[in-house]
Amino acid sequence: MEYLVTSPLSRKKRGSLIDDPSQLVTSYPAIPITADCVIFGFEENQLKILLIRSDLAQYKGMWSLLGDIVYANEELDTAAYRVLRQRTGMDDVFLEQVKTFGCPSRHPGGRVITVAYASLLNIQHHQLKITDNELHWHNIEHLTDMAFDHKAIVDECYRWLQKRIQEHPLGFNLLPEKFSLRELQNLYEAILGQQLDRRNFRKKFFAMDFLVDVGEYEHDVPHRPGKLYKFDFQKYEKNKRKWIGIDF
Amino acid sequence: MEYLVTSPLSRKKRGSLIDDPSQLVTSYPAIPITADCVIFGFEENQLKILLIRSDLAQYKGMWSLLGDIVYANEELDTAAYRVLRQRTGMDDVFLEQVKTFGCPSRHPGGRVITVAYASLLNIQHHQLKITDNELHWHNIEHLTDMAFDHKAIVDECYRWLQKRIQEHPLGFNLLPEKFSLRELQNLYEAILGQQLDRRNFRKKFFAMDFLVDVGEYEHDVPHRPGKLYKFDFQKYEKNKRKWIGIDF
DNA sequence: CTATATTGTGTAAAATTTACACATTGTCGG
DNA sequence: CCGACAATGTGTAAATTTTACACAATATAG
Repeated sequence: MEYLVTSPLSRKKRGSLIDDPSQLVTSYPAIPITADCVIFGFEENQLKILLIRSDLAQYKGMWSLLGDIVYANEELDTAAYRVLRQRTGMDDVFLEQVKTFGCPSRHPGGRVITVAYASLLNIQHHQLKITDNELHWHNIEHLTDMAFDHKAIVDECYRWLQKRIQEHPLGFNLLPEKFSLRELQNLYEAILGQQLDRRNFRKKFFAMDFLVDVGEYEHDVPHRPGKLYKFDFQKYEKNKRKWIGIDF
Repeated sequence: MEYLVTSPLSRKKRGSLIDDPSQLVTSYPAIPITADCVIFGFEENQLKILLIRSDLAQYKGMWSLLGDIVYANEELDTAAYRVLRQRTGMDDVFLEQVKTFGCPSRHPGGRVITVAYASLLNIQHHQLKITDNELHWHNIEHLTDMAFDHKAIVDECYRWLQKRIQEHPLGFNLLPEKFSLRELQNLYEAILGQQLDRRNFRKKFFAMDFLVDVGEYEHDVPHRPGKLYKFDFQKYEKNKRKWIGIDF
């Protein structure tokens, strides 16, 4: 079997057991790994992602995801979280692994594999550190000229978000603690890219029974102010099994 | 910013552009990457996965996923596909990346990151090469004593399959080309772990309109033989947009 | 105080999902 | 050959969910 000859994993006598696995592992070809974060935010009724200017001359002027190398003894999730914290100054941010991109030519400096993470945060709550490389929020609609394969990564994470938000109430991570139903609907419309019926939207979310009326109203709107709600995670956990998803 | 000091990605003058990215990449810590395959099959109305005995003395007697190192210039998908081909002798096998596992201590020989793939194949169509390390099909219910973090990987891929099979008609990859509706239902019941109503099941699949009656019947069953159908991929592609998923 | 904009609410029709029973057709055993 | 058995194949009524849709209430702006 070719496998047994060419693979370092099997460079051993057939049938025998390996006593020293570290010898094996050090013989493996190793590849640098990075964690790249697609950080979603929501502002002015638009879905945004946080980008920075690429610092490679080759990609001069192009936008890049926030990412960093995974340290030798660091968890993948930890590396992604570190990137987030460093750039946004925020803790307790929603973060989830989406997909790993490993095309050998994706990085011009040599092979680098990246594990893509998606993150959802409330733009109001964090302090942008725009001193470095023009860290900025970008509307997800008009992304172009991205460095590396970052456009493909963003696309993948955006599809992931569209799907994920219909199965779990993740959207609340993008909103302030207190929000009106209109804001919630705007969020869903922005993410899904479609208009939703207002009455049915409200009915659906009230039926899911994890919104609690905080007894306050919107301010500074040029019309009748709406009630404010917050997301009750405990209620959600309790009723979780009752619903599989949100359909629009 | 600590980031700028500690990260090799940023070990450069602030604001300047990097002309030679390969210098940068070679300075990164590198980690061996493997591709591990959770290969699903279906036989005797049970969902199975293909496992081999671990060849590490430390995991003596335990079962391990099929996997191999990712070569220096190899696509991740290609590496996974190579593992599949080598072990099953099959081409044209359904394969999809599921998740990357990167716990620093997951491999006793040192850090190895693995990209987990799920694969669906028709057990009848392939030739087991059981000469090596007792390659065998295992019922997914009774998995225990797995090497590394492979049990966690299997669990993740199993959940992935349960979800995925309700959104896309992947199940057909696990069946022979011609199958009865009873076999199809048995498959869904085995994967989802629940009983389904026979009449509603049939109704649902006929309504989706990608099954074609091949005009043949089952053989060697001790009762009235059922009609055989095949999955018409073209019909599926044509009507794809009409349905978002399969609900039970 | 009037015009305007948006909130808040209910219902009827349509579509989908569920629960459920019986005649048909083959095999098997005597 | 015949009866018992075991599964296939099929339709419908009830329940539930989804959709479409309109008007009164309440705040602001001028």
